[in-house]
Amino acid sequence: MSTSHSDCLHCSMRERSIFAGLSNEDLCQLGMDVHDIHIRTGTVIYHEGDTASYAYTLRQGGIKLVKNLANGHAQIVRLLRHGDLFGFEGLRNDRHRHTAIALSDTDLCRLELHALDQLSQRLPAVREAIFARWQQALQDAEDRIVELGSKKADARLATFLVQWCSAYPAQREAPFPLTRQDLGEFLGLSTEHVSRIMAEFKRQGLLHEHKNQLEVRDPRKLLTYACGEGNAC
Amino acid sequence: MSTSHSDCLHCSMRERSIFAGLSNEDLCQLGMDVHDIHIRTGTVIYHEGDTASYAYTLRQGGIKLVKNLANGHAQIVRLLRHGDLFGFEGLRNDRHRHTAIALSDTDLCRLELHALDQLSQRLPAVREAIFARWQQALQDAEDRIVELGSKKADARLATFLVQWCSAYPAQREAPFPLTRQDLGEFLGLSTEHVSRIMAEFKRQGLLHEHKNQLEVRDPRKLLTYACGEGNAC
DNA sequence: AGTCTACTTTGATATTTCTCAATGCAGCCT
DNA sequence: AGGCTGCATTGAGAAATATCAAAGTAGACT
Repeated sequence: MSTSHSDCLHCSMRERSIFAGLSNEDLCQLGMDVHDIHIRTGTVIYHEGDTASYAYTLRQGGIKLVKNLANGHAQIVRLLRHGDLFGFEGLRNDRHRHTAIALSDTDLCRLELHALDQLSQRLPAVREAIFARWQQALQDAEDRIVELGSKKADARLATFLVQWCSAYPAQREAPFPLTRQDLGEFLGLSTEHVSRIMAEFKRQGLLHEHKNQLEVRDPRKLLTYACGEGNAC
Repeated sequence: MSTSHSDCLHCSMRERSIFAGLSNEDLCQLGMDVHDIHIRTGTVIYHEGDTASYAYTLRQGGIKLVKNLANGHAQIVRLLRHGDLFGFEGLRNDRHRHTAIALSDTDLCRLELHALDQLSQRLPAVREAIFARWQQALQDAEDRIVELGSKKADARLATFLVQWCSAYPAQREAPFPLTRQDLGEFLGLSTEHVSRIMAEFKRQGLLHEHKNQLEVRDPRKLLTYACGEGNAC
């Protein structure tokens, strides 16, 4: 893991981050240490239960937020993408609620939590930005409850793949960072079952995989899988 | 459905609501119409997709927030209890994300959304209270993702029953408002399967049911069901 | 090239869960 | 009492999913 002080003024994420809309002046006066962090695939950023001292913005790469159960199972609670804020568990929460693990080589931006807290009190724009992200996170979580609670394995997987690939449109460069096991832990399925369904999708020509590149060939048909016969969802 | 103007100053929910901590003066100047509403079991308060004009505080009774799928299934996204805020879908969201249905005869307090919005800008205490509720909702949603994604039917049901009954400690007066179908739609199971597991729990003496009264007889043993052999969770 | 290692695939079987159909039960109405 | 209605239960069989075990594959390292 390598670390260096960040130059927020020229950050490529600036307008996607929670500091979007701030003036250069405000940005210079953030009053906190902001660090760039580069980590490798598999690195654990923090553990569930750890005291939370930092929040992070995902600049490049992928992160999974995982909860481990007493029964040995692991559940991926959230997958993060470019621009997402994480590690910020709420105003009064001082412990991380998940374990955060890099899915690929990843660049982060690290913010001090207590400074961020003060900042959000001082600058309404920052507060609103954080609030908006929480709102989105809640909405996503509720959508996932619906997926897990009322769809079958193939439908869940189909929905996920279509959403994934529409979020990362046609970028051949980015290899698919999730293992079959990751997919299983995200969708509540066994690794083997995921593998079988993927194979079936490939057999039907809905999906193509080469090296680490995953390509959705027929999003429309995949979606009918996801929602029953011919329904939009 | 009956409606009347509310007397916030003497509201029994005052200190549990998002207006907790406000002075009498502030409370008088809310600057919005606040209505008490009484509704009967099964009443739909709003539909998914409706334009959101009001938020509600649940004062007495029970509410389920439901999403309906194209495939015919319904998923209960959230169960609300005494003191919960709902119908407030976020700062910029103008449509309800769920259908809200009364599980029993219920008293609500209805707030105008745009006024609430302004209020939260003016009064930090209100804003923080709303934020805190969102935070809790997100945490609950994530816990449910874990339940749905990595536990078996009997474990999910056991966890739910223990939590339910610890939230409503030993009040014989309140009948259990959920049908087997509700339980199924909440836990992602078929009605029949819920029924069978409940029967098994009763057979083992973990649970007792008489008329509408549901009693958890052995929370500890029920929890070992929920988490595998002897584990806390 | 050879060997490791981690990930994936496949098959066989066991378990879990759903579906369908029938019946039971209790409250409510007349 | 009789009948109606909505919910709960039970059983039997089918479908979905997990588990266990064995091979297959590809990349990383020497």
